[in-house]
Amino acid sequence: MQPPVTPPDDLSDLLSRARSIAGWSFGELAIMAGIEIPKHFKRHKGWTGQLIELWLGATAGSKPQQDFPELGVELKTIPIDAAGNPLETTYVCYTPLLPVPGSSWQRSNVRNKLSCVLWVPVEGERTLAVEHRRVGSAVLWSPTEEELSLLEQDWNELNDLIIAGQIERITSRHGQVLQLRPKAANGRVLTDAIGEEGQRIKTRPRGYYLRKTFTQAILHRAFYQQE
DNA sequence: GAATGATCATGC
DNA sequence: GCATGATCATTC
Repeated sequence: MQPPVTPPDDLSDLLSRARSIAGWSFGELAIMAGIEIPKHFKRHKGWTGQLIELWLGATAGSKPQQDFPELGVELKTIPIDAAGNPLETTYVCYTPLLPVPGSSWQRSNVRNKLSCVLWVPVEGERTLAVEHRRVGSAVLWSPTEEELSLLEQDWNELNDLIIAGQIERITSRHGQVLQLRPKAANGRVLTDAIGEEGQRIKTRPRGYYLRKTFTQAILHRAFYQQE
C-alpha cells in the first residue's frame, strides 16, 4: 500500500481512501509513505494532519480554501481519547480583524470551511507512543440546521465585537460552539485591528476554533447512527 | 484535570 | 505576516 499521487476523483473515492487507512497505526502509515516518525509533537504539531492529507491525496499547501475544492470537502483530523472524545479544540480559520466590505455569515470563511467536513478521528493520548496511535473511522459531516444556527450566532456575536473595537475584551469564553483564540507563531506577531476608539491598533492575530463539546456531539452522533 | 492563551513547523 | 497543519504548557 502506498499513498495516492492524485487527488480523489470524487466523494466515494475520498471515502474509500479514508476507509483504507482506518485501523492502521501512524507508524505503519509513515513507513509505507517513507516519512519519519516524531517521538512527540512538541515540534511537530501538524504532523498527523499532514500524514492524513498525504494518504487521502489532499493538495499540500497553505490555501485559505477547502482541502478538496473540487469536492467541496474540508479535512480535519481530530485527536480523541480512549472513550472517543476530543482531546483538543479544532482550528477552523483565521479571523479578519478589520472590517471586510460586504462581509456576512453566509460569505464567511467559517461557514465555507464547515459546510462539509471529513472528520478523521485519531488516537491522541500522550501516553500512547506516536507510532502506535491509530487512525479511526472517518465521518463525513455537514452541519444540521441547529448547528448552523449556533455557529451563525457565535460568528455574529464575535464579529460584532471585533468591528466594535472590542477585540481585546474577547476571550475564549465567548461563544457557545465557536471560540476566538490567538493563532500565531508567538506573542510578538502583531496584526492590525480596530481599537476601542475606532482607531487602528496592533494585536495578536486570532483564529476561530470549535469547542470540544461541539465536535464531540458530531462524533457521537455519527457513532450512534452506525449502531 | 480541563481550558485558556501561547507556541511550533513550513511555504510564500 | 498570513495561512496551512495543530498541540503544548501554564493557569485556573
